[in-house]
Amino acid sequence: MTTEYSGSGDPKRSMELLWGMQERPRRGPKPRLTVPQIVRAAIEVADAEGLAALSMRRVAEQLGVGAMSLYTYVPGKAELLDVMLDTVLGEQARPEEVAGGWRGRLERIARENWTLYRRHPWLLQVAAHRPPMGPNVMAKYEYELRAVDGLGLTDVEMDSVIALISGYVHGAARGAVDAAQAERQTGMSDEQWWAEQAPLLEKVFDVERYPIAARVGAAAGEAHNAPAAPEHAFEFGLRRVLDGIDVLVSARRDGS
Amino acid sequence: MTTEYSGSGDPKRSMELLWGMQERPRRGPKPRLTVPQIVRAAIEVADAEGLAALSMRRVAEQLGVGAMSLYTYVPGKAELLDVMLDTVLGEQARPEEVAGGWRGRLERIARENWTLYRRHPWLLQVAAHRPPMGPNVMAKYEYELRAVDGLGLTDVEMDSVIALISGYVHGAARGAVDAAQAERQTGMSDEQWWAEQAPLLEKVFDVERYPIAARVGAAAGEAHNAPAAPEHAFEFGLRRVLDGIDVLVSARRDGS
DNA sequence: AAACAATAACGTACGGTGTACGGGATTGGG
DNA sequence: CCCAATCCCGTACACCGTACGTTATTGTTT
Repeated sequence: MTTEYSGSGDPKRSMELLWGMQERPRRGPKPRLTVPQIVRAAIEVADAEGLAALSMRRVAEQLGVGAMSLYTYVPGKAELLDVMLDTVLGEQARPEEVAGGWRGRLERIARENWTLYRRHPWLLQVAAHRPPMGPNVMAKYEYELRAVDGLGLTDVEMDSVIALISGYVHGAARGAVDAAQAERQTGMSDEQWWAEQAPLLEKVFDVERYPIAARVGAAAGEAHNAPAAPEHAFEFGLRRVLDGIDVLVSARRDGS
Repeated sequence: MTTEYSGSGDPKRSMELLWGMQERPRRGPKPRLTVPQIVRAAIEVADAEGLAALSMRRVAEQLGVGAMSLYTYVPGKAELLDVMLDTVLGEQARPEEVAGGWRGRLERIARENWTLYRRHPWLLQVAAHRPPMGPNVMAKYEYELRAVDGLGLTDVEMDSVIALISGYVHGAARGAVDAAQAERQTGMSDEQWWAEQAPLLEKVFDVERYPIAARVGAAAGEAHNAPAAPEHAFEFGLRRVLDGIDVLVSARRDGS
């Protein structure tokens, strides 16, 4: 059980934080902390213990201050999450030259997003709609659009293709992260878990009623025990999605 | 801000609930409630007010009983969610005959899942890995596999294709639901929201630095204002994904 | 140097969460 | 009739985000 936040606190306050629009006050005691420090601590907590464990008290503890001190620097938890989001997007590499044309570029983008979700699983739980328009959110959007510019797609199609890739990676990463968290939380591998379920399942599972599920489930279950199973699933789906985009791009290239 | 649950409480207790393995007790006062009643009330609350608002106290209130009374029927909130999940899957139509071959069947599955997510947005927030093996979860898996059986795919490929479709629909639905919730919570349409952001954005947005984002963002923003924008995005992506699967199926049919 | 204004730090408190525990009310069986 | 079994649920605990108000610290002004 974890907590989710739809990002986006007060947009005005978030923007001020994201673009550093605060002049250093002239009077009063020296600040003991900085916003980036708090954001870094919060990201550490979320990475290590999940979004559910990310509380203001926990972040404050991490920094050795009282919980309420954080409110001196940050309007609230929602705005903190906005800045966390933009900050981790800043970690992504965005190389200008990638081999393999548009397909190579989209592949690269997908992989970069994949590793980002693996590194910061809590990203899967913060809503992506109307994101805080921080510098890194913008840079990311521009970079991804550049991958499909000049292919003969309409502007709306370009946006749709990017959304498709992002959506696919999001879904695939969610599967992988869910699997990893289930394993960590229960302390059981999938194999062990299914073995434990077997006696219960046998009581209710009717092989004649679910013949394909029985056959495929067994095969898939075995495949999922492989160490790199989520990566394989990701690669499989990515190939299909890119093939599908290829059909569109080729059509736009040949015909109108 | 909403709360997420990784489903899956104690699997043994969940299975007992899902398959009705409790013999009616002979002594004691007549139960005022039933498990299906509680589940229905919980689904109503989650549908109407979101997963964040789904609390045991809230469900109890809905039913006109004390909060702790629910624990007579259900071991805890996690198990309740397991049953909620299986229950809503039971609402899905699963017609045997669908026109259009495997592609028609997959399309149908995707649309059915899409409407399910739209009807019960909280489904997007409950983890899908190691789901409670209720009757409807099983029926759904069997049904979806049947759509791609006998196409020359390996068992693992069949599972991967189903996972790809499900993952895609999940991502697309998430986008649509996020958009709808943002609109409902803020009371502002996307258009109004962007209009409100404009003065802030102009201060920091450098058109020369983000030329493509400026152009495409404007076009996409306009398209997103259309009433059925999320459906269009869903249809666009679905076509690409199915095209990609087509490439695989055709290869398996011709070659090996 | 002293006084003042502004800022930082943070203790306390409120209403919310899931649920452990235990007591009171109700019912059927012996 | 009595008692065991069962339902109902009030109270309590440890968490959460954060409003509010007090105290400590600092730079500027007198």
